[in-house]
Amino acid sequence: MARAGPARGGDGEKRPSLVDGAYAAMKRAIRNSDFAPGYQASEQEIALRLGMSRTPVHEAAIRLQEDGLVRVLPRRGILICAIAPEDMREIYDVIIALEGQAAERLAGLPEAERVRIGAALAAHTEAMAEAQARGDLPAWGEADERFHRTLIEQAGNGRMIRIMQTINDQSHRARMLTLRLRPELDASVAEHRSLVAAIRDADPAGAHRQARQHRIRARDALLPLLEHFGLRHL
Amino acid sequence: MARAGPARGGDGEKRPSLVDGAYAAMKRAIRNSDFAPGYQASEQEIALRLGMSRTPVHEAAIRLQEDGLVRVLPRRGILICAIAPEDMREIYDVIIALEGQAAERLAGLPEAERVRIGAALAAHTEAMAEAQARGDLPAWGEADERFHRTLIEQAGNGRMIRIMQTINDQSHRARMLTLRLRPELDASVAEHRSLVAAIRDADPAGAHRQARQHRIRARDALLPLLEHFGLRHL
DNA sequence: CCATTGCACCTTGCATGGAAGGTGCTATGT
DNA sequence: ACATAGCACCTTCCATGCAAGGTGCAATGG
Repeated sequence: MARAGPARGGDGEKRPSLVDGAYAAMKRAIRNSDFAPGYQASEQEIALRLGMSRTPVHEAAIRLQEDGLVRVLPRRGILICAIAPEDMREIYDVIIALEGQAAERLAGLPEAERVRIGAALAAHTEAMAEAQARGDLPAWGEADERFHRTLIEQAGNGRMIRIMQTINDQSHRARMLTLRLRPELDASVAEHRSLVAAIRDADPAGAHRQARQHRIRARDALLPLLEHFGLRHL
Repeated sequence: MARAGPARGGDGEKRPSLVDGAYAAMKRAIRNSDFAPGYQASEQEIALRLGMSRTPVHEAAIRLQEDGLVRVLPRRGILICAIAPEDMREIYDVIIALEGQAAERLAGLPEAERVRIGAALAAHTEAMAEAQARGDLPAWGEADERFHRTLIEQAGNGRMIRIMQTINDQSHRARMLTLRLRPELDASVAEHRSLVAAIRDADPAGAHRQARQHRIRARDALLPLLEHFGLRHL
């Protein structure tokens, strides 16, 4: 009765298909800017590069379009989407709303959960502080990303996780670029600590407010920079 | 230089493709429960019914899967997704967060905009009151839907609009079912009026709070009903 | 020199066929 | 009677072919 091969978790088992491979490869290429925004690729060319036929590439392109990463122009090809400051405003507003909600929910959990999650969040925050002390910007960015990912994932709302994943994919390139020109790293660490404290103290309203304020400040610091530097499309 | 044919708005022009047709038809069928949740359809069968080949149906199914309406089971077919109470909780939490944000933004607009939007929202609210007086539940539901759609659309965040559209599609069937068993219709009208007042008064914090409270109350009234009636999957 | 028109090429949309994987029935052995 | 193995059928996955639509260049006329 035992099924051959390693046991896979739950019913999320999924065998690799060419479509999945094409989707992952194209997504990665967009994240790394191997496909720069504005670049217009042909499905044939991508299929050739990935060693498969046009069909799985086409289907992956549909998924990427649904994710807002590309636009499939009929009879013309796949256009890699650019991000404008206006898009960043939209994205931040969604983040502000959802992370506020997630933080509030976390602060309303039973104590054992709050302690466990608070510890994880605090660890990521301290990693940020250390990276900052070393002047290691990439490490700071990764720890920050882990903090916010944990915040959302632990709230236990699959739809929220999915939405945040999507807009993170959309704004990843922009974040990489802007990481370099943000002078407000210590403010982030302090705000993270306040947020963790509110969660640990079972203060939902406070956690909600802290999470929102953190993201609102980041938005208000970042958007003027984008405008000022004239980054019309990233 | 004038382009032949009727002018189409912006660059959103799109000619009808079989894929779009299949997508719309399948979505409609799911909304009307022509495809009941749990039903497992074959692409071949749907293609036959729609008078096209399997390819466009398959690609439409990918889009529907991305929308969370179906699951494409490899080598087995298309499964129409059901909605469980847990899903409704997730959906409500997203709505609470996003509508709160949208209402806050609306209340921060210049006066002319606030007046215009407030009038539209008030009109929908009064339509609800009238429908309720007539005992016309479907009309009440439609006016309520228009109210909330206006709230989101006028906030001018395309991503937010898209997210709300997606989860509205997911929960449409559930709303139709539960419309009948909610005793709290007048509370909704009163809360809508308070929210409109806050927007008109340029009170962002108040609008945020009113919008959240409205949805929180609805959630807390609805979820126990779902559990109690044992509606495990809608 | 500039505008316009025709054309060659390139691209995707969609149909279809072969191949591989999954399901449930049936026959078989204990 | 029950468990198991084999098998026939059904399903999607992917490759490929054909046709239609779009783009840019080149030739032509003013």
